[in-house]
Order: sequence, then C-alpha cells, then structure tokens
Amino acid sequence: MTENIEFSVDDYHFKSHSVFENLPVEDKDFLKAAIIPKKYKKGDMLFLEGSYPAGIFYLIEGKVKKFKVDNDGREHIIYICNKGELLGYPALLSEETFSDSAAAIENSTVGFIPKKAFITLLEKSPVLSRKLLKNLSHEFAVLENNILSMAHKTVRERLALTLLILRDKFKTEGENNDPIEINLSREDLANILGTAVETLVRFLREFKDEKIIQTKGRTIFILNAKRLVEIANIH
Amino acid sequence: MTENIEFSVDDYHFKSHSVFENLPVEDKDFLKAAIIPKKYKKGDMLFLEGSYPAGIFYLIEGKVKKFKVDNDGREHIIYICNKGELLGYPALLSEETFSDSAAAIENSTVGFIPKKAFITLLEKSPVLSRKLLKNLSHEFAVLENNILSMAHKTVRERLALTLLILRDKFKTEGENNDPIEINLSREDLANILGTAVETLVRFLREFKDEKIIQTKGRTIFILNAKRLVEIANIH
DNA sequence: CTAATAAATTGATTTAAATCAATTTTAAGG
DNA sequence: CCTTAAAATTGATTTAAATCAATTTATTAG
Repeated sequence: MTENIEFSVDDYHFKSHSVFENLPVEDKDFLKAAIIPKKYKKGDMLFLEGSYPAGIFYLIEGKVKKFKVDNDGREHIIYICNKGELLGYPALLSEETFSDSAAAIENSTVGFIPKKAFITLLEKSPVLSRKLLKNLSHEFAVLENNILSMAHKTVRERLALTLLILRDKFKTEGENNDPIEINLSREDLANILGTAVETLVRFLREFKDEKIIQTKGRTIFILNAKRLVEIANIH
Repeated sequence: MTENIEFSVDDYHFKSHSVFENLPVEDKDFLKAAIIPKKYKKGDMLFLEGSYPAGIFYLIEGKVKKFKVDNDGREHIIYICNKGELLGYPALLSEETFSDSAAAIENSTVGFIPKKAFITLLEKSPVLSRKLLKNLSHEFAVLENNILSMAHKTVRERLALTLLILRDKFKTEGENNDPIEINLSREDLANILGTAVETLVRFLREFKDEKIIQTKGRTIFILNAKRLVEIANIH
C-alpha cells in the first residue's frame, strides 16, 4: 500500500510536462503537426554531450536518464525523465552544445521536434516563451537543491531522498495500492547518488534490515516512506 | 603578471550581464527609469531563501554571494556574482520563493527593479524574453557542471578549479599585469568548495609549498594558473 | 531449460576528508 | 599604537566512503 507522507518531490522535479500542457489550441496543433515520434530501446542514446541539437525531445512513453561523464570516465546521472517531460531544449535555447547526454533506461517512445519548428513556434507564442522561462527557472532551483545534496548530505541521506524521488517517478497511472516498484540497475542508482555500487548496496542492505525497503532481484519496494523522509533530513 | 592559460571560465559563469546588454534602446530606457540603486555594506543581505521576490537585482558594483543553508545550518555558496550580473530573477519567473539567499561580500551597489516594471518589460520585449531564455539555459549547464564537480572531484581538484574561476572574477578592469588578488574569507572559500575550513587551509598550504599560489594575510595570489588547470582535471 | 555472462552482494583494507583541539596570526576598534 | 576578538593555521584522531577482492545471484541468449 502506498503511504501518505510529509514530503513533496516538487523541489527535485523538473515538471517540464507543464510546458506543453495548457498551451493555446493553435500552438498545440502546430506542435502536433511538427512532432516526429520514434521508438528507443532500453540503452539507446537520444543525444550526446558536446554535440549541437537539431531539435528537442518530448518523452511520450518510458524513462530516460540525463547524465554527464567526468574526465575519469565515471557517469553521473543528473536527472531521470519521465513520461511527458521535455529534453534537450536548454541546449537549443542557449545556442550551445548539449551539456549532458541522454539515454533510454526503459523502452521508450520519444517525439522529436525539429529546431526550425520549435523556434518558429517560440517566436510566435508568448505563452510558450513564458512557460519555458517559468520552467527553466524552476529547474534552476532543482539543480541548486541537487548541488546542496551532493555537497553536504551523506550517501545514506542521499539514498533516502533519491528513493523518495524515484517512488514518485515509478508510481503507476492507476494509483492502485500495490507497492511501487523501483526498477533500476544498481549502477544507475549509484550514479544518481554519486557513490560506488558497493557503498550503495551496503546502505540498501541496512534499509532492508530495518524493514524500510524490500527487494526482489534488482527491484526495490518502499515499505516505510515516512522513515525515509526522516533519514533524508530535508526541511 | 597574469598568464595566458588553456582554460575558459564560460562553463562556470552565469554571464547574465549579457541579458541587459544589447537590448533595444527603448527597453534600456525603460529599465533606466525603473531601476532603484541602493548601497549594501559587506555582509548585508539582499534577499533570503524562502521569501517571495518583490523584484530583481542588478549588481552595479561589488560582489555578492548566492548561497543555501542546509538543515544542519551549514552554508553552501552556489555562486559569486560580479559587477553587471542579475540576481533573483529565476524566483520571479518561476513564481516561487527565492531558492537561495544573497549577501554582499564586498561593499556593493545594487539596482533594484520592481516586479511590476520587470514583468511589464518582459511582456512587451521579445528580445528580453529570448535573452533570459538563453541565459537561464546557459545557467542550467553551469549548475550541471557544479553538480559534477561536487559529486566526483576531490577537494584538491575543486580548489584548483575554484581558484581559476575566482581569478577571473577578481581580475581588475584595467587588465594591468599585477597578479590578481583573491580576497575572500577562508570560510567563504570553504563554503564554495563544500569542505571544512581546516581541509581548505591544508590544500592552500600544499599549493603554497608547490609555489602555485602565494598568500598575504587572507589574500591569495595565483602564481601558476597552468598548474591549477592540470590539477583541476577538466576537459 | 541451461549455460554463460553480467550484475549484485559481502568482506577486508585503504584513503580522503571531517572533526576535535590547540596555537598563532590578523584585523578592527578604542 | 595597542588590545582583543575573530580568523587562520597546524596537529592528532576519527569517520565516511572508495577501492580491491572474492563470491553469489540474476539475467539473457541459445
């Protein structure tokens, strides 16, 4: 059963699905005409850090990780995108190369909106422009929270917080009362936390021993979200 | 003498001075009429995380730190703003509370642009809108770089990188050949790195012993920026 | 279904950085 | 200029997490 807890993921969620929602009908129609859907298999890359965008991506179905790779080849996952979210638009708007890479972590359907169409729409739609400003500003706050997490929280605290965030991302449509299944490789989870897989596993074991979570294979079930809120030590 | 080195601070600089530069004359005039200058003494707060913005800030002269305070009361400095930069506009655009606090670290002159004036201008100026989108997108990439730094770099690496960034921020107008003076409390510097003051001091000592830097009181002079680029281990 | 391969887990050890404790230096005010 | 409080520095110790090494458990291709 999913619990009701005193925690909102808003401070850790990009919420870019709100950008395309509530657009004027003409803008929505324009987008519908321009969007090109494509399927990606688990593991497939959407775009690669350092290259220039040819358009932006709209995640129709599935999940995508946004990550950076450091000089020593280690991956760090900045964000997990869920259905309805936009990807790659900051690079297009800043006229810079992609600042991160994106890869599907589930089989996904992604809509591609070519640069020209997107810019055309942006130029004629003040609503879209305003929504993007609002969303980018929100994402700024989210990344700041991330920096604070990485700078000052212990791995145990970050794991608790991350499990709460993932709980939200992996919850299913129907809002049924089955426990939420978090299905992510240990490596990906460690790369979200910015820690070693072994360290991650040790804390998962601790949480299991304390009956906060339960696992079946790689899948994680959250049993005591309230306790995770306490451990995460967030205001 | 300041050296020429293979390192650009662009990936770590918000560059918001570009937002108000090159605006159409009418927009600039509108801003000039709306802006209210105010002096802040070293240590004075500009705004506080959690409160709603009444307007945005334009740093005319001086330096301001943007920081967050975690649950245990520890401060983390996200960014040092320099002359010409904008502050507080993401909160206004996202219609959320300030995601960070801001305080002067030098005696500063700050122009305040009331919310109403800023929103009015934004609504009538597509150029401003586009520039803000561009800048916010760039800042997104900067914060991602920050996250990667905090997640995977050692304190020694982060110190080297931070000194290079500060070298740029503290360089004086005239481009004279005097060595650049970085004047910041050890506590502030430690709070940029996300480390303890004692740890910071130990690495400063190491850099001094290797003749990479020199100090006089709290002031740091960079002697070998090329070596710092190597130590920072950036691509 | 089963082998082969990859992923996950556990244990032992090392390392980076925090913390605690004290001393020295610096800056600010009278 | 001197006093004093704050800031910076150094040293000793502890702690969190990484790394190295091995084993067990899943997953997937055939």
